[in-house]
Amino acid sequence: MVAPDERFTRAPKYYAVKQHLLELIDTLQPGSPVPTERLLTAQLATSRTTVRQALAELVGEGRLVRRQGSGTFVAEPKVSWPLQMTSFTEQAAATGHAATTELIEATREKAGDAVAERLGLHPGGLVHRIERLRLVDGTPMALETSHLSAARFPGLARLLKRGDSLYRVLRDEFGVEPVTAEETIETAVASPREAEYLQTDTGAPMLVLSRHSFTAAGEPVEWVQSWYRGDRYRFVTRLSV
Amino acid sequence: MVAPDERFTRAPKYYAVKQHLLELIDTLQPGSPVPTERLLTAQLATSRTTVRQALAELVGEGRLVRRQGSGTFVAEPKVSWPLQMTSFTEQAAATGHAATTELIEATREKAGDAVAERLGLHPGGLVHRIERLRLVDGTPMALETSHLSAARFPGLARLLKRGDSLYRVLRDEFGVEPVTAEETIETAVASPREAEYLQTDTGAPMLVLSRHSFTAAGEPVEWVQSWYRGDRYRFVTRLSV
DNA sequence: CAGTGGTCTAGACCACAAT
DNA sequence: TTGTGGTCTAGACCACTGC
Repeated sequence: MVAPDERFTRAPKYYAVKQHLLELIDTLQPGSPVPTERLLTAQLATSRTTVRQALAELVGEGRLVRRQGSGTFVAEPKVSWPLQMTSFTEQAAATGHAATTELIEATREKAGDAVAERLGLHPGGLVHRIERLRLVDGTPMALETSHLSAARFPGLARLLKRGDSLYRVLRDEFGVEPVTAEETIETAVASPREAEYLQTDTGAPMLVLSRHSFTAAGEPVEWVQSWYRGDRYRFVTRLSV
Repeated sequence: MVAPDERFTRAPKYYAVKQHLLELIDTLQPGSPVPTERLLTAQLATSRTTVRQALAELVGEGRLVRRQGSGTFVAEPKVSWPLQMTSFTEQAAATGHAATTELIEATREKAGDAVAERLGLHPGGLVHRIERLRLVDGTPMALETSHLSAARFPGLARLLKRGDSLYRVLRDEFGVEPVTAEETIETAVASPREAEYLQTDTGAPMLVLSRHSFTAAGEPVEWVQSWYRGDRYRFVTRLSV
């Protein structure tokens, strides 16, 4: 059989399913289960594919979480994260949370053209590539990849081995302090690798924050890209004229 | 028949299709067509559903655009949009673009609890609710919903009828100038209504910018939520210590 | 009109969690 | 073992585009 297509209906059927679920979610507490996919299929007289399309959007919006083998549940509300020049560790502490960092990889490699330009290096110059997982209260928050000039910060990788704050190492060991930055924020989609580190699904919507930071003298220090789960975090910033 | 499941393959099949398409996209110019869904299905020995899952992610990432009845094409690169206190009109002019605004709706209504609190009103106080479509060089960029106190800005709706800049009306008619703002940025999913105004698809990833602006005296002026297509725009901001 | 993407169905097998 | 979500298939009809 095929879609009923009620002739003058504009909204696709999965959207009606989604609205039905939104009403249900509003009556439930975070953590409560919603009906199983097969039950919704029967209740709403549709196919499982259609139900899953509606569920997928609600998961993407951070309204539901799926747990394979277990069920689908109402999600916790989003968490706000400030955009400031202060370090990750200080930011978390300021809001009363315990920040930790796991070093995933610290290597030296040849800079691609884009990275070389951002760091003011010749194409092919060596850079540190540092990949870290940021956790708040033990749950993964962001996956960060930093690039810094290898010539300017010799031995940096070794100094970071114990999960020290990058900004602290830069200040204490190299006397460098980034004071301004240009940030770009965009949406993206989680790859399997990112999804695994952040405990979410391939294809989940992400917020990608790219920071290009500079010293007071205007010298580029770092170029870092941080991937946040878009269903769990939102960014907050202050503007003035 | 069912998925082959090559036993030790971790990545889902649609992800391999996606990678295949990414390589193809890198060899093509924006605007070039990619193979049709049915052709990809045959070429990659899979089902159309699987091909469409891969295409959907690439569309969400802003790498491809679909045109019903026509085909699927390589997308234009994303456009950067600065986060500043200047008005939309000035921002566009500064980057050499022609900004226009369509007034969709301007009504007075009772404020919900959240809006009343943000504007410093008693619950149920009257507010202007102004919905506008922002266009740059004729293409829709953002769908904006502004809330302002009706008591403080009498007759505002009438003054905006000709598409004047809201900030100009506030300054010239009421002597009010917002100088600071708190902004939050998050991801969301387009509803059919938003999708129609922004000429995209229901379910497309969006960037939602909420701005809460204040006068120099710290009085709240406006609370506005702007929906941008996440596949087409990214936000840029400057930070300093 | 033929061909494109858009939606939906019914059903299969898989991986994982709870019992 | 049972039931959950995860992935995939094959095929249907629809809406729209362009010849």
